[in-house]
Amino acid sequence: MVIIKHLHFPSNLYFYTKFQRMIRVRFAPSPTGPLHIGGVRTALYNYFFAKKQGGKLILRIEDTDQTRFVEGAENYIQESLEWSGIHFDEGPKQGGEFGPYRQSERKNLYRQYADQLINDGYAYYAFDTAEELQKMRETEEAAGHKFQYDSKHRKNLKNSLRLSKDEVQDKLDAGKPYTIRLLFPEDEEIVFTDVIRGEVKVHSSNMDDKVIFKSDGMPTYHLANIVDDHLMEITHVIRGEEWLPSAPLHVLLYRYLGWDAPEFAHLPLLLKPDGKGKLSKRDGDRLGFPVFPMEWTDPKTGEISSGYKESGYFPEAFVNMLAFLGWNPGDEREIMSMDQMTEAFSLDRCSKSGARFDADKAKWFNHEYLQQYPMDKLVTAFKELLKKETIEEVCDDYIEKVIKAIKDRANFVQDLINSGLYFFKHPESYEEKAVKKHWRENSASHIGLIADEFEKCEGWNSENLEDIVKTQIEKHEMAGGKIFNGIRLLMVGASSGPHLFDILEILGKEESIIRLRNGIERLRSLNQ
RNA sequence: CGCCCGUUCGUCUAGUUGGCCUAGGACGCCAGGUUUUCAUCCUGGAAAUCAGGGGUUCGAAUCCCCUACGGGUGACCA
Repeated sequence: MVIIKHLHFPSNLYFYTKFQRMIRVRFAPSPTGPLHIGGVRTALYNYFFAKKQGGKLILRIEDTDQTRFVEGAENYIQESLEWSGIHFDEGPKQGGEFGPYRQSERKNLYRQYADQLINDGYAYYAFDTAEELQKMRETEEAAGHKFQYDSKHRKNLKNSLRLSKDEVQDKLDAGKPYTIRLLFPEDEEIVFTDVIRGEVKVHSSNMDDKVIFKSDGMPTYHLANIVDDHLMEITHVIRGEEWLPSAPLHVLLYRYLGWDAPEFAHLPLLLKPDGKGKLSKRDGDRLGFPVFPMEWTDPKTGEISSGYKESGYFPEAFVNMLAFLGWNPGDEREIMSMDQMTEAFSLDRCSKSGARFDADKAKWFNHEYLQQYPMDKLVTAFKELLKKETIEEVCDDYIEKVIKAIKDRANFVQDLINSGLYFFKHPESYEEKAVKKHWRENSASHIGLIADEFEKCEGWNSENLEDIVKTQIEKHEMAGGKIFNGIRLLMVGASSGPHLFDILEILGKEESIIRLRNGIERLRSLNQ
């Protein structure tokens, strides 16, 4: 590849003719805050696309707007993507031969292309200040007209199209601030093909002369994006639908710069679960689900937004759920690994319409992953959480038994703790409702009788225990339901949990009998 | 308001080249069963006249047009 560059051959062209063009895609977030799950999904699709075709995935940080810089945002983005299992081949951290990968570090690269556009007559200097334009916009709108910096207005504004060469040079020499704007054609249908949507047409008269170079010496997104995509030899631009309206501008930029444009694919947006509009930061905490992959603390306000990671989602489940919002493999599989999804991925299986986020389905995905999760990892995670309950020194075998007994009704590891804490400590109290419903006058004596039988039990396992209890129920003509539920109450402290005799087996003989005896005492005093 | 994109059960969607669609699956919901608990499990059910209206065709969810609705965008933001 290096040799080819010396020969001034664009390497892509070389590969295109010789073999097949090397696929290169990029995810290009702006570090203005935490990465939204919609962004994660875009990164994910880029990842699938690249991996499927043996191509490269590039991370590029688009930080051309210095005023919107947010402390910690870039780091957050990198960590979130890493946690999600989306790995990049090139980027600020991993480097690469097309670097640097932060636009702020490429600053001096862009100006020459803006100059080239001016020299070729495709762009011009504009000396109007932001305030002047704002004022004009307001007065025009007040009069019921729309204001655009376009073919109608540009001849009356302060720019190099109207001003004489000398006037322009004077202003430049005087150091007057200016922007560089792209000169849009007056009457032309701009057409391009979107991989997902097909042919998209926009008439040039509906576009205005976009600023491509700002007065602060930085390019705007539009210029930087095109220059970098070209220099980095990006073959496919897969991004959110919010970019579709400016795609014609990008197409034009490629043409004016004399470059081949990459393929475009505009993904549909993630929508709010309720109401209108796209999913936003506020929706998450309002509706009780995270909008961000990881927890984020706003450096200015200190405001905390919850994350999937901290809410107990497995990254594999998170990514699986996200991938299915706008894509599916075409068969009836739903639980798929990163590799399986990569294998099945294709852009023409992406839907065109926005997907409403569904928190219930997200939980279901995690439930499914919890069932499959490697036991040793589950035990480790469980122990971590157990520490927070100030319970330590429990052997792994015991934890494993507990997890096996209760995981099928849990969505998160945290659920395992919430619904299984009684396996690690005596019930502190007995749920009032359950007591009322299941505890009778004679419960104490009947269950006491059963406890006596338990003492004699040799083979302490679920089946034997069930036999013992059933035998006693028959022998003494006890009310079966009350006995079962009564014992459960004394073991759990509530009327929930797995099969009763499995609970007894796990708890063990000694502990079970203690709970029975203690419980009987406590409930007796309660009844009086 | 202009421009662009979209529209199949409540939600995610299958359906891509018109016929096997009396529209399939999943989540959620409801009912029954099992478990003498339950947030599990099993079985079943309701749920989309394919946004509406016009065409084209022997035949349309699938093609065309119009309307409605939804979304995006309209910065010296990305």
